[in-house]
Amino acid sequence: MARRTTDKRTAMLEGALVILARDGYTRASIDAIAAEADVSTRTIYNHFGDKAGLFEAVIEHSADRVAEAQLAVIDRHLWKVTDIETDLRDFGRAWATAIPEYADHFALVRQINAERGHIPDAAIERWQQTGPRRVRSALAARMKELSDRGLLKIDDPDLAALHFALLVSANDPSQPGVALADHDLDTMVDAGVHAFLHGYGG
Amino acid sequence: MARRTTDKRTAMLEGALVILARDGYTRASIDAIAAEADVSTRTIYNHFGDKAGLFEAVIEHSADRVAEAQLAVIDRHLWKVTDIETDLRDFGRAWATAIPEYADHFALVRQINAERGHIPDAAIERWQQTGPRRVRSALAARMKELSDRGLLKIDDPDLAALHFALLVSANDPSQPGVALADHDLDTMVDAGVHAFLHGYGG
DNA sequence: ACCGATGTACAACGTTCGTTGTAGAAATTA
DNA sequence: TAATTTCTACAACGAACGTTGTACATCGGT
Repeated sequence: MARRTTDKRTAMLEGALVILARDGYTRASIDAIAAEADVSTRTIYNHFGDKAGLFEAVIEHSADRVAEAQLAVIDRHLWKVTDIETDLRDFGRAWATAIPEYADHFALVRQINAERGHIPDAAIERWQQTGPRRVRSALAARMKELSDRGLLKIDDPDLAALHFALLVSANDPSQPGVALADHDLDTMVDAGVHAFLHGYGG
Repeated sequence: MARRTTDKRTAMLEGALVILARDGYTRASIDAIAAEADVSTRTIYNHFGDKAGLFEAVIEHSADRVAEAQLAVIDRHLWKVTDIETDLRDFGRAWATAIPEYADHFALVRQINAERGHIPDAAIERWQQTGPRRVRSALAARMKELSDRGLLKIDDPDLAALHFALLVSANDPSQPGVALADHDLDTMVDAGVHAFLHGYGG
């Protein structure tokens, strides 16, 4: 594949991500996406066939991108854990910081969750596999390690991974996708980690 | 207001909820909504002005409906708590059971979260106030009571309420809006309540 | 039984949008 | 430089949709 071809392709995928994340599948027009990507509409059709094909390609591309970043955060912070509380806090902060960093992606995820009934099952499955499921499995594996070493007490590692992710990014759901100030983010993560480790038992 | 008027109005609100929850704002056509509600399209415009007005009315109507149900669950289960673990489990099951019961509503919420940038702030604010915020406040107040009585140990009741709600309905996010079998739901709630009370500390 | 309000059927309008065909420009490769 | 692939500009289409006006039917209250 020539240099120009791949350049145009990523330009389309990234431009489409911006527009699709903001406007959703139905509202986003091919013209708007072409303008954002600085590309002719014809080129989009030549590359992706139709609008649905473009949507699916964008989903997979963005999911892969973000999954790699999250896997890197997992590897960097949970590779060598000594003090469970501080290390989990650091990991939680890195984890929660990455979310607003990929605001477009998570806006796209909200679009996917709204559009689910109108997206082919195969595409959903492909997305889950390259994105969320892969990340959650990796996190669960680390959780299991920590449990085996006696630093945590976990029955179901996959569920524990889900619980952790929920707790450390449990910001006010009235404003999803809005970045918190550093201080608020730290407070949220600290509270999440504390609840994860110690719960609210009296 | 005459009987016929209110009948037609609720028919429109409920029919619109079904279509909007399934198709989203842009994809849902007035014709489809009118057909679902067994009403002429003209009547919709006479009642709600335009499509946006209908959408906002549906949001508020559905949010109010579900909030009342959730408040009832809170009152019924957290009025008299003796054994914190069993009572929280019962409450969690009732809470999690109510969610698939109002599947349409929560599908609509997913649509709202996707459409947020295209909905007037005033409408979002109205929705948050009559729905989620009201429920979360009530739950937080109960949590604070339990904490004051020594049955829980809570610093931030509002955050604790959010954590509880997240944990007891933390089913596999790969299939949002899909009802779990009773057994799986119980397992999920039990694990959530356990994490809420005791955490995963080693 | 009558009257006013409310609902319906229908046609029409302007707009937006996905998609395709085509002819020519631009860049890549040989 | 020549050949081939890739991209662009542009026009055109058919379909779907929100919205409005209007004339007629229908129902609730008196």
